[in-house]
Amino acid sequence: MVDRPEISTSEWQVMNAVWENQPTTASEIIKLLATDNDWTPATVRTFLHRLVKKGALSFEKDGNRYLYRAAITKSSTVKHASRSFLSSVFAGETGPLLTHFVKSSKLTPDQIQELRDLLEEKDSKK
Amino acid sequence: MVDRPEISTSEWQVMNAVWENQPTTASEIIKLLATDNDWTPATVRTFLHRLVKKGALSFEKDGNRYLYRAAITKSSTVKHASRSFLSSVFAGETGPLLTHFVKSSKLTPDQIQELRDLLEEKDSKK
DNA sequence: GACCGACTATTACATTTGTAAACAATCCAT
DNA sequence: ATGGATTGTTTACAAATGTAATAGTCGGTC
Repeated sequence: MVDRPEISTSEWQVMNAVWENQPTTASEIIKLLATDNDWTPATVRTFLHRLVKKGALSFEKDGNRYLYRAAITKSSTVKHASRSFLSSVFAGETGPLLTHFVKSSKLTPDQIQELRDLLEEKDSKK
Repeated sequence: MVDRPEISTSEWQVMNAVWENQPTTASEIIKLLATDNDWTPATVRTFLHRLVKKGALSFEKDGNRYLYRAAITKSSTVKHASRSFLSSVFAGETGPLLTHFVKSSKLTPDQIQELRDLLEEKDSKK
């Protein structure tokens, strides 16, 4: 995990499941992801294996199975992926990105308020 | 191009350059992208070729060369890529995505104002 | 009309990704 | 202790991606 590992879209699903349930087992992850995907157990195990090799997950033996844990934080990984996305799809311009997502999203009043507060704060200081 | 073609990150750079300059030629794109990348002309031509094959670009003969044009709109392509990104990295939740990008971005006062207006509008109607 | 140069088309090749089966190690129950 | 179930390891294989060299073609020049 020297260089930041690239996490593929399938792997993101696995990572998200691990982050929310760690420490967790392969069969737990398989169960969690079975609903949304058509992956066989073998496929999910491959992803887990690759993520370990990439240094994104670590594990610890627990009897005959593994307990998996994330080896990289969600926030740093999200940050990295977001930067890549921003740079390729929105040519690095956060403004258009935000406009796009605000326009295309349904937000709860609470979320709207939170964002407005954040923006106000940003506006005032500076 | 029946199914929406997946555009890779390298291809995004090419698409962005075409969208902003179409109709345009291979050598123009090569020149534009030479600054940011270490791609040889051959590499850029490969991307153009693949994008044509994917149905993302179209071309028209102009003497011994091609004039390239985008065959898919930027907005629909941005929309598609954004949906994928949102769904894998933010598990489909726009709120957290917006929070993330607002926090991590430098915005001009104008951009901040635009976003606040957008949010206000969204808040009122509904 | 032959040749050069620009441009496109074809071919190449390693790596990553998606998808999974086969094989091996291990644990539990009988 | 043994066999079946469970879990991890190795191998497989096609498609996509990054990166590029080479071969073929077309148009303009001498």
